[in-house]
Amino acid sequence: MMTHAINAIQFKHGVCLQCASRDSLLCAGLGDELLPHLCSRSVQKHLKKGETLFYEGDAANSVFNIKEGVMRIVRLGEDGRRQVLAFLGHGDYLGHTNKTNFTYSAEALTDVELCQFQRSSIESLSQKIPEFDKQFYKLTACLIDDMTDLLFMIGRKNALERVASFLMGMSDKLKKNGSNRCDELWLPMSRIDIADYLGLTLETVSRSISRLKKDGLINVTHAHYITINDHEALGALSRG
Amino acid sequence: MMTHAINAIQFKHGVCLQCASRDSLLCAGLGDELLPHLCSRSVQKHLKKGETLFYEGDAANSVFNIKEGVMRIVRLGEDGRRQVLAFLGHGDYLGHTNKTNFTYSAEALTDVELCQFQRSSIESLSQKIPEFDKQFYKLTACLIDDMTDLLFMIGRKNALERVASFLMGMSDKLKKNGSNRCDELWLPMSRIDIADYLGLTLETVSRSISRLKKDGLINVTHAHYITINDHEALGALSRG
DNA sequence: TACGCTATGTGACGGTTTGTCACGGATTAG
DNA sequence: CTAATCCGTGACAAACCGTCACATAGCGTA
Repeated sequence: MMTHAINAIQFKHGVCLQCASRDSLLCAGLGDELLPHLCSRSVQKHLKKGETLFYEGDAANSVFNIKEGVMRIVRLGEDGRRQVLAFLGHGDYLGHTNKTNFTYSAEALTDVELCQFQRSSIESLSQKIPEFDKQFYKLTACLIDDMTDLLFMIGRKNALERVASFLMGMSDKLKKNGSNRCDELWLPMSRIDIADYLGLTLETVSRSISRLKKDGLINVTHAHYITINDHEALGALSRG
Repeated sequence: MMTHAINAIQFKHGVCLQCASRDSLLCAGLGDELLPHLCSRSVQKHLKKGETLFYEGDAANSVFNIKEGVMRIVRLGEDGRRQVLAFLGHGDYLGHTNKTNFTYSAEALTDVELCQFQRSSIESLSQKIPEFDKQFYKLTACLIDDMTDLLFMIGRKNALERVASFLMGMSDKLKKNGSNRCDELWLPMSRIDIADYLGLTLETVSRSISRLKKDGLINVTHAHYITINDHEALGALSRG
């Protein structure tokens, strides 16, 4: 019985040691010897493309680390208005809220791998893992920084600038994750998703992309594959 | 020398014990016996109305607890576009970022009292104060919740709904702070500030307020003092 | 491979909602 | 008391985006 339990933890520990996200998320900065503390509190989850992790209104008892894949975070208005709050992927943290129920849903745009933690265990993990604090500070701070950018974008930029900002944001994310091909973008989300993220309609998004293509700032090899030709100019446009 | 230092801490501890924000912010949930750990790491700050706590671009080495007064958090675009990211007051937490420099400025709309902490000490405070985790989780979560609401508002609501949401938000804040007169609002910010918060112009804000008054949802006793007559209806309008 | 469905690009058009400009009155600060 | 700032409101327009429509491309499935 006892050995069984220990083996289980060791197995999970092995999973964590070899995890593609070993150096990001909550586990980053933890020495290998501390990793079991986190592992033993996590549940590995797998979502198929299109599946929903949780719905708006569900009890908010868990938080998640996204290891692989892309998720769409959505809030719906009573009359059907829809706002995509974020696209989250490798290295992102999801579910942090003070409310008892989620005010948004989380859906998989691709197959997704994630770690699930009980909220209660996260709230007190630093006591067992001293190094945890810093990483937790960083993750929440990144979230807040991203939302700050998005607020400024939606509040004060026009359609073309918003689309440019969106593309730059996708590029920045690649760079952050260490890619050296940060101008070759894969957009797993639909035009409607992009529109609802930027506070526009899909037609306006489509036209803005066409406009950027016509002006030579980007190439559209495929609706979901875009390359940035002029990183500088796109950045300048995105800043207004 | 030694006694001097101890007295200083004891004095500060006294300040913290009697603080109006003793039951909110980072100190909430801490027993009186743990309070000195926080106190010894904090610097009390006082700002006069109109003063700036920090500017966009300043080194982000501190975070702040706002004990009293109201602050305006602002991001400026290169061409002068302005987005107010938040109005913060009693019980709010300010300065949480992963960047090395602030991407917004913080200005006092009224006289303000706050506690300043070194970011580095916050990042590792749980190791000394176990109860700190939960409170920190809560503060960052509230921030994220508020920004989520604001995103939905700016992305998907029209002018009248935004102004209604803004007023409801001010009312909710009063309620959260335990006021039983949560329909009597004091708005220390100017119409331009409100406009830049909601992604509108001041004229549109002014007209929306007049419209709400005409429709009997609110009373405007003074430009900066508004009472909500029909809490239900205003809430419904704010939700779309 | 063929079929059907969904997603995307694009045109034309409209119009609603805001922004812009202007000015008088109110409020505040010094 | 005075100047400066803030606020409310009217008239106007017009930009910018949304709506509607349809053709095409892409994708999944059988």
